[in-house]
Amino acid sequence: METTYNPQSIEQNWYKTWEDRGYFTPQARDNADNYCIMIPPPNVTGTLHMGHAFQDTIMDTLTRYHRMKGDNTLWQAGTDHAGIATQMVVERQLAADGKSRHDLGRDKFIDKVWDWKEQSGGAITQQLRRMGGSLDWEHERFTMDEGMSEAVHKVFIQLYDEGLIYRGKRLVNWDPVLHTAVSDLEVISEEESGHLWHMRYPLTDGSGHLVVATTRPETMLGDAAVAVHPEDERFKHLIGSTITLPLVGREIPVIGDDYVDMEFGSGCVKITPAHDFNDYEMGQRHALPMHNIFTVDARINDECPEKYRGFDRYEARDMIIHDLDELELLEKIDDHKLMVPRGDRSGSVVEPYLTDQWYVKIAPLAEPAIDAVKNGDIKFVPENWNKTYFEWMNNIQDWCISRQIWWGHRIPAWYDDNGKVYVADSEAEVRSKYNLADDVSLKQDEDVLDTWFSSALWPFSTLGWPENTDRLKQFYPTSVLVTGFDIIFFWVARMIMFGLKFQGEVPFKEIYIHGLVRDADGQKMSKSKGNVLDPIDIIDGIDLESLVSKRTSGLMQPKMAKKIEKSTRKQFPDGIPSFGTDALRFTFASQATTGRDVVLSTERISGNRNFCNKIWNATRYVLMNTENKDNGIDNTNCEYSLADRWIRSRLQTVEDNVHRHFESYRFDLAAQELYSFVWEDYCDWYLELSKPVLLKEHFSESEKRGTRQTLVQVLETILRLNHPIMPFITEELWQKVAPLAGITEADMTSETIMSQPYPISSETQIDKQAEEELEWVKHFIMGIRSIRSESDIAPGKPLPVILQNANETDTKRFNDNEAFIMTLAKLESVQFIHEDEPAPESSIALVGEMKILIPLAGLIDKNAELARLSKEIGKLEINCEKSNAKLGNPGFVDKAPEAVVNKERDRVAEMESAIIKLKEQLTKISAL
RNA sequence: GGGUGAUUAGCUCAGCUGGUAGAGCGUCGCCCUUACAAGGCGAAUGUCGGGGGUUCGACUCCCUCAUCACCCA
Repeated sequence: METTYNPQSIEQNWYKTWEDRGYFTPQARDNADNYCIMIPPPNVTGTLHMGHAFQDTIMDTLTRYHRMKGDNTLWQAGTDHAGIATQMVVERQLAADGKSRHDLGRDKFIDKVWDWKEQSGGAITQQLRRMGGSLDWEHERFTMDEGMSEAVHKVFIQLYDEGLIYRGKRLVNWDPVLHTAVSDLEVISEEESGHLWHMRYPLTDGSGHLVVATTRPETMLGDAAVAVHPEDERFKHLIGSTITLPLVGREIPVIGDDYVDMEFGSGCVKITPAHDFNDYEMGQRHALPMHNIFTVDARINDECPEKYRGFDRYEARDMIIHDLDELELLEKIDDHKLMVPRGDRSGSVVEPYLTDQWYVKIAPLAEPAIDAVKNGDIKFVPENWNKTYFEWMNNIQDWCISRQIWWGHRIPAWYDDNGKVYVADSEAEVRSKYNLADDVSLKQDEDVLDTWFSSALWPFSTLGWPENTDRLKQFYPTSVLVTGFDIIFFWVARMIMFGLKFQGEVPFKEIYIHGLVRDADGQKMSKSKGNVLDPIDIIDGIDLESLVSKRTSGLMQPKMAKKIEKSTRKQFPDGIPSFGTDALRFTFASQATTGRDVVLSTERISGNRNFCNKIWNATRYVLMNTENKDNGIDNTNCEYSLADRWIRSRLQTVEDNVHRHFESYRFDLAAQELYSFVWEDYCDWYLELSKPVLLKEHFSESEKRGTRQTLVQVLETILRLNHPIMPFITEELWQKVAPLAGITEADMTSETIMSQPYPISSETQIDKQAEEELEWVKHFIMGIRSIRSESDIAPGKPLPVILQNANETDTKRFNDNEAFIMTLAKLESVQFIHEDEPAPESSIALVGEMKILIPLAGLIDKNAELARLSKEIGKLEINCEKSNAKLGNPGFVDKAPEAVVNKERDRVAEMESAIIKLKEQLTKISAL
């Protein structure tokens, strides 16, 4: 074996082996539980980001854990067609050749998208493999593949037939760049600086004017009314009169509506029902006409005064402001912060726009979905997220599912020449379903469905629905959904609604919500901020120049490049070294707390890479001592030392704890448990304790055998325990260790650690006495190490030691464990003396009542020792005082549980005894 | 404006149903001791955001204030 761990040389080979041998396919054991996780389908043409990597680590850890536990385990693989995002990419490619999708036409364009999918679609699944994800690739699905399309049609048609899908003319969020409606959730509103324009609207009767304030003056072309608060003393007498709209000449009413905020602006609001959601509502209430003023590009349309036609909304704004000013109708302009809605894909300002769209009537679907969480059929982990869920579900709006793009599931609806709509699977189906003659001309709806519509079916469509497949029967409902809180609304809620509707059962029993990955400064990672990290670059490493060019290429705002370059050079002056997948995964696991943020730093990953190296080298040590030796794997003729019994006993506790933590999704606690057990208990203590047994001649062959067996068996168990989090290194090492630990059957399960049983604790291995005794040994050793270090005695120098006031137990424990203590504390000699026997001037450590004395003679500075003692006494006295004060409080003694009071008393007794001994020592030494 | 969450060691975070505060990284000593310098041994560090309350006892429960973050309008 190499002396240092090198992830590069092991990871990819193992993955290939696993996949080639079909280990990711669910086992078909009878009597076993089924366990299934659906991967949240990533964008097929996208690449893996840190959020994916984090989420995939969690899913793979759960998957591997359950697979090892013996469940029939499926992690369903698949990708999403990401309608708008993918179409945009391909359109951008076309634009580079000076073409638009319309130049190609729908069919040719879609072919192009499929080409692009073929070309780039493998990237993300390859990256998932690099992460070690044990997904069932043999059954990989894509939201646009045939079966999935069938599922989408079936759902659409059924919902339509039941009246739960309808077509309506409504105000939608319109993306004027993409020429499509987008859902509320795809619109990001952020505060931006703008202005508040105060405009004078003259009353038709010439009696004066009203001042209206607006952030979007160009919409005045579509005004249908001016509203005031009905209680507003300033204006209420004007309700019912009319205004002549400047520049347009239209006469519009002044209406009263208590929606108007009297305090805001001038107290008068212009109402544009066709271009504002609130105004739309008000328009409905007052039966106002809708004046649409825009084209699909958000240019002024032909309904408006000729002067402005064809101009962009912002050009028109300037013109209108200018013209109003000329007419002295502009009262004032204030600076104003306002929320600007932008499409999350195009970044353009979204317009409320009146169009025909398809909607899902959501209320009847939402109700059972709310109940499912209320009654516990679905549990959020952490539980608090159900509040967010309820909050949204109780205020849910109908879902606009049509998109005016080409890439996606085309809506299975046809229109006749009169615009009457028919919904069925195909044109032929339409004709037979609706008894239409062959000569009725039909035209299919041009729109496609929101990508989330097909994603909402993911938990059952991937399993073969609408066919009633064995897989569907076996794995639906799935076990857990692992996802980020940012898509509870987009996806989670919709899966629940559609799952309940079409399967009659919840799609998953638990929803584990994880945090969002942030950079080392706690900033959200984004391409535009230039702080993204590619998980693969952390695994393989990347030099600074490549990282800089990666971060600064293809930016939406090229001017950011300089800033990004600077901060990147500062943060990663030497680039990023290769840490390997296992270290990255372990880091993610240890960061998977109940919090909302996961702050990632390379220091932390580096620490966990070191942890891998630790396991690697511990294995080297074990192999050096057990290869080609009789390790007692047949369990005969083994004698176990205290250390053997201790580490085995500790192992049982660790096994229980890790199970508990995995079951409760506390990957951080599981990782910590494993980390400290491996590093502290096994490596720092147990391996050191094994050395005297293996190296010293006076230990019998059966004692050596017992230790060799323990070394290798505990290590083998450690590897299995860690495998769900760190699949590669554990497999690599397990292959070497397992045969020595007695795992030799030539059956399938011995070929890979993946299908070995996950360790379970055994009552018979728990040995509380051994744990207690080893604690004593550790205290003994640590006492001496501490003196050594604080007195600047070289670690290698053997020390003579005197033990005073040892009781029977102390004496026996020392005698039984002499070899451990002599070796680990590096002692030269040990001498027992009675309490009243004279001892040379010494430095002192206490183990219970027993004093460990190290003679000062030439080794230890008297003053240093005095300082050390005073410090120690001072600490004890403070604590002792606190405890005494507690015991002096009658309320405490009377009311606290007896065990707590006794514990406090014991503590005081112990501290007082220690203080007395240390003070004696202090006077003794200072007298010298 | 409504909702959710956070505030604990220099940094990033744990701390379960209330009983003397923990980890990783970093810092400071001493050591290349025969698995590992990506290491060993030892050490330091916190009026647990402020204020109030409940309790014998509060990081933990309740109220309130402050600051920050996110979501929704």
